[in-house]
Formats: sequence, C-alpha cells, structure tokens
Amino acid sequence: MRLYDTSTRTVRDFVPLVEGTVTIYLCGATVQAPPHIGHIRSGLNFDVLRRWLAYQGNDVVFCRNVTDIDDKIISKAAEAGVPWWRIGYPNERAFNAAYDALGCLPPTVEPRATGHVPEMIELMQRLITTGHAYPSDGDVYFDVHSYPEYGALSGQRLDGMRDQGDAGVGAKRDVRDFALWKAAKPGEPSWDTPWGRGRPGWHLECSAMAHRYLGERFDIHGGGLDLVFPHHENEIAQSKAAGDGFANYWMHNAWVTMSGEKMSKSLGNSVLVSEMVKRWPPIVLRYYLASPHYRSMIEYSPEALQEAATSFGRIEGFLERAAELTGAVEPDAAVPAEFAAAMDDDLGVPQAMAVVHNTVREGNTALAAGDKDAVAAHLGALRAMLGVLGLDPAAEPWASGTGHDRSEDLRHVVDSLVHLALDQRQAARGRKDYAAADAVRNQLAEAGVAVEDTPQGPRWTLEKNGQ
RNA sequence: GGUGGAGUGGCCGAGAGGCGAGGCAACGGCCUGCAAAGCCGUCUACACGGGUUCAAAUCCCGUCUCCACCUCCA
Repeated sequence: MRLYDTSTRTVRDFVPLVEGTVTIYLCGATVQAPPHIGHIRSGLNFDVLRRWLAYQGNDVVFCRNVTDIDDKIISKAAEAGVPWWRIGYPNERAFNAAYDALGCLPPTVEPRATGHVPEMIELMQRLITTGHAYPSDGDVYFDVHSYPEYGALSGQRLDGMRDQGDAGVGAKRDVRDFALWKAAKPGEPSWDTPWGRGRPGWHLECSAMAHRYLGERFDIHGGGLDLVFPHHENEIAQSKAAGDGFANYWMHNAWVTMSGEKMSKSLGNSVLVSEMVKRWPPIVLRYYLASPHYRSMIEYSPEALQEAATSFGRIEGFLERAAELTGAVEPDAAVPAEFAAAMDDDLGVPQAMAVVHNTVREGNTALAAGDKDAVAAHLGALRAMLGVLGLDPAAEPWASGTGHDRSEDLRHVVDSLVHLALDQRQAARGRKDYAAADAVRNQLAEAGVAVEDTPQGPRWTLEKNGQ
C-alpha cells in the first residue's frame, strides 16, 4: 500500500514498524462545540483507512483523543457561568453520537487531555532538562530555536513566520516560542505542577497521549489539513526534542467547504451532523462524505447530497433485489483486485467506488437474465467492497439488531397486508382490467408503498422520502 | 510578506504523457398493459497564452481566478 505523507509531500510505500500491527493517532475533537459535517469527515476518512488496514490482516491500534480543555472551552464556561467540564462533556457526547451514527468503528482508546496531566508534566520535565523548554512566570514555553528542524512538516521557516498569537502571556524568549503550559488565571481550572498551578497548552496533550498509548514511535498520525501548522509542527518539535521518534507518516484530510469557504465553527457556516441525520439516512451521509478522495475538498451542497442519495439508492436497490433472488449471501473473503489496487493507491476511494458501481451494473444485468449464480457472485463481491468502506447496509452497524424486535414483526404484518392488495391487483391485471390494477397501485402509493413489477412478480418497498 | 492547494463536460467527481473512471441529469432505444426499476446507446471536458514531444487534460514557462495556512480550527 502507498500513502501520501505530508512530511515528505510524496506518495510512498507504507511499511508498518511492526509487521501485522498498525498504530494510528488521530487528532480528534476539541469539544467546545457540537460536530459539523467537516469534523465527521475526518473521522470517516480515517475510519476507512482503518478498515482497509484491518482488511489486509493488520491489528490496528487506533487512538483518537478528546481535547477537553482549551481557551474556548474556558471562555465559554466563564460566559455561561458553569464549570469547564459542563461545556466539554455534552459536546464530547455529541461527537460520539455523530461518529456512531455514521458508522465509525469506536477507537481502540479515546484518551482525554485532562486525564493525562502527569504524562504532560513528565514530558515538560524532559524538555526542560534537555534545554528545549523553559518555565517563565508559571508558564512553560518551548524554545523553537532549540529544535533546528522546526517548520519542516509545514515548510515554514522561522524568519518567514508571523508572531504567535499568545505573545504577551508571560515572558517568552522569542515570540514564536509556543506555550506547553499556561499559568492559571483567577477562576480558571488548574492542575498542580512543579512550576505552579496551571493548565495544558493546546499541543502538549497529543504528544503526551501518543507517547502513553502508542509508544515512542508509531506508524501514522492524522488530522485535518488545518492542523499541519502550528499544531502538528509543535507536536513534532515537542516529541522529537524529547527523544521520541514519533510518527512515521503524516496524513491530512481536506475539509468541507460551503460556498468555497472552509466550514468552521468560527465562521458560523457549519452544518451540524445532528441536523443532517434528521434529513438524510446516516448511511447516505457516509456515502456522500466518504466517497470523494480524502485529500480533495468537498464543496457542500444539498443538491450534491441528493445526488449521492440517488446514487447510493442504486446500490441499495441491487442489494435488496439480489438478496430476494438468492437469499442471504455472505461477503466474499477477498475484494476484487481492481478495488484493492485502487485502495492501495493512497486510498483511492473514488476509483474503488467506480468498481462498486460497475459491479452493481453487471449484477443488475445478471438479475435481468435471472442468472442466480452470477447474481450471488456479484452480491458477494459487492458486500465485501461495501464492508471495507463501511457502507454495507446488511452489516454492522446498519443492520437491524438481532432480528426479533417489534419492527421486524411489524414488517411481516405489513407484508401480508400489502400482499392482500397486490393479489387483488394481480387478479385485475389477469383479466386486463388495468384501471382497477392501477387504482390499487395508486392507493398503495398514497400509503407510502411503491410497487414494481419484476420477472419474479410484483415487489414492494417503502417510498423513499429523501428531499 | 512567507508556505501550500485548486480551476475537468449541464452538475458532482476521478485521472495525471497515447486506450473517454464512476455517478447525477438530459435525450434516444430495449423491456413493461402502463409505470417503476434495470439494461444499451448518445451528447457537451480538461481556466487562459506559449513551449517540449510522433503524441499533452497530464511535462515546462508565463498569465488569470479562487481557496487555505502562518491566530482557534477536522
């Protein structure tokens, strides 16, 4: 497999440090607001990466952090007059609900920043001892001049940089030095350290937690493109200056834009996941957000989403009709070679999706010919591919529970009732009384039941009510 | 000022020197009592100007437009 590595700006062969195991650290949410579809795109892109690595037989250790303390969380809490955790925790739940709704596998471990203060202190001590960091009035700063490679990931040079925004806080030796730790101001949440009470800077937690869970060196570090600088640059500086090998590959997903501009909390042009899942089936949202290449921007529009719904409906339609003919068919153990080649090439989901659609078309042809074996073959291949993408409606988490709940019972009842009507219609058709036959169909349509005639007889589905 | 990215047909969206990814929409046909679904076919492309090459959407040079990062950001 080949992956685009931001640090070398090339697509290069991916070789895990330990054969058969892949360690991934993904910068997750800063829980100061509920997630919009851009946040969840990131989770989705890395979920597909994970699934593909697992498909290839790797044991994937996936660490996705929660940054539950930062400037905005503190200021929002102060504004609302509540403790800091009353801002972060509900948002953390909203993020997890969104990840779950869109079918992201749960992370192997999901550490919170505030649960790792001892690790942060230890890291700072190492950096201070080796001369890479210095305490100053209760703050602790990283000395960017002490790390010659600073700026390598983002292609920035110290002399071309503007000042850091938090200049003026404490006494920095250089305005570009960044805060590892910030001294507590009155009323702010704080933790004890050898340098006084305070709280983490933004970047420190990721270095500390990656070290804690993945070790000194791990395979892939991911996040959104907007984290390259300064967040990831600073993580590298902290971790490598402290002696860690840190990440081997850096992967960054592009964002979701609206009217050409990046969707972001601060611009106020966010489309919340919680709103979207009310309007669209979550699996359709996943199809929409996960189909374009992860390094391409997605220009959000309701029209494009509708198109995705139609397109995915085509796939679903085949899955349903095929299963009606063949009965349950398990996914193939192996995915088609063309699909695998596309995925191996820096997660070429768009090309892989082309293979999916070609399989659907061929499957439909087999269906029309009544070729049961060919239909089953295409169904098995299709399910294997969709499984890797997290888009198989018959697999977890989309498949309905254990099968014996009320809605399952209800479906049998409805099926019987609809067939009562369909029998009437078939009888009318038999005597060429098409007015009567169409009347039945129209009545069913009004009740939300769509009827289609197939070579195997009439079939019914619930009317799709996407908009 | 520094550093990156993007401009593809009506639309979405891949590709990256020679064989027209895929989807949506449209049109024509097949199938159907009709419809739906499906299948087959058709149409409109690579921002602009130069250059390299037998061959350029793809490489080189220049131009324009848009976006992002350098401040919180997935």
